[in-house]
Amino acid sequence: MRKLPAKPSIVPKDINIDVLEDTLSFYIRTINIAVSRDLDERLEGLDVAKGTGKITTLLLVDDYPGIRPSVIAHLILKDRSAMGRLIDQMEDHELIRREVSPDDSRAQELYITEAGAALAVKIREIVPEQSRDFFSFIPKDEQRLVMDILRRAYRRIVGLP
Amino acid sequence: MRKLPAKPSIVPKDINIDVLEDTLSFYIRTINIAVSRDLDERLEGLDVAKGTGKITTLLLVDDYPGIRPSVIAHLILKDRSAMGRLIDQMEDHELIRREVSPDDSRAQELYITEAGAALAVKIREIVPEQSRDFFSFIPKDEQRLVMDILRRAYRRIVGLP
DNA sequence: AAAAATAGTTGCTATTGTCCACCAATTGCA
DNA sequence: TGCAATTGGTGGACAATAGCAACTATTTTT
Repeated sequence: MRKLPAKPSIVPKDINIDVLEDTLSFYIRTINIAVSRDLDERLEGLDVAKGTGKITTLLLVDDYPGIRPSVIAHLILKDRSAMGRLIDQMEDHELIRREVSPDDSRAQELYITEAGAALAVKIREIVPEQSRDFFSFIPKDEQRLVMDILRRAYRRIVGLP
Repeated sequence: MRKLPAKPSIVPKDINIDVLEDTLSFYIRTINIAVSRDLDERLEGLDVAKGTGKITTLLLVDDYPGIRPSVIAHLILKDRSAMGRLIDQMEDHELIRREVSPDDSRAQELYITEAGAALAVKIREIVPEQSRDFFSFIPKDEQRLVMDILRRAYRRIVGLP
């Protein structure tokens, strides 16, 4: 674990961050940094740490055998080249494997490996737990509330119904 | 503006993202990508685009003349070296300027320049507006609700009261 | 007076993101 | 049918960031 406020207080007690105080994007952007760091620590050594996308990819491939890279790319907001490199990595780690689609030989189909499936099991435990822990000081009902709203935001962004 | 769902639908209509569906950190991390991109576009050419921290730094230096780099670093979750480089940039752009603190000659004090102050004026307009626009499909009251909760999260993370 | 802590700088490495051009396959259309 | 446009994926180049660790200089502690 990383200690967040290491010292009693490095910050003047009364600081005010101007208009950012009422700017949702500021909080999203800043909390993102903290939560991502914390997550990375929990995933240390797990082949799926660092950067967004590997976790989602792993779970999607596990749930939807034969899913296309470009579908995942869209859901994790990456372009095709970034997605390709991400798959390279995961293939190197033998978490997933590519096949050329029989339907459309431009396209690929992704499949989980044994190692990948095993990792997915762990991930399904660790990741939600990390989120719960990290935000544990927020009451459960408020967490749910925020999540319901942000879920709608996410689905809208990626064009899910 | 970047078109988000360029096509009618690249994604199968019924996809489900497994446990991430109920994982707050997933939404924070993913929405962060989208909102940050969108913000970058709005700030294009403004010396303060790309990456977290410049905006907060500019506003804080404007509001708290003489503020220390390490105080800001703490508030934007960067380490001192990252903060230093960020100040380098902003100094190159002549947005702020450093002085050695008379009290403690290890430390620095940051001051806004004219250009910096002018930019701060623009920023105070653009940034909150971008956030409102980006999340405009979320009803105002819900936005406020999420913000109040995330504000508490942020303050807790950085150790503000 | 020596040791420990603090503020900031510098260098290095690894990783990412972005952009662009490219190839192959498929689809649309005339 | 046949050509043009679109789509899925690859690869290269480049810039930007983050994360470390080591280092200097200056307080602060004891």
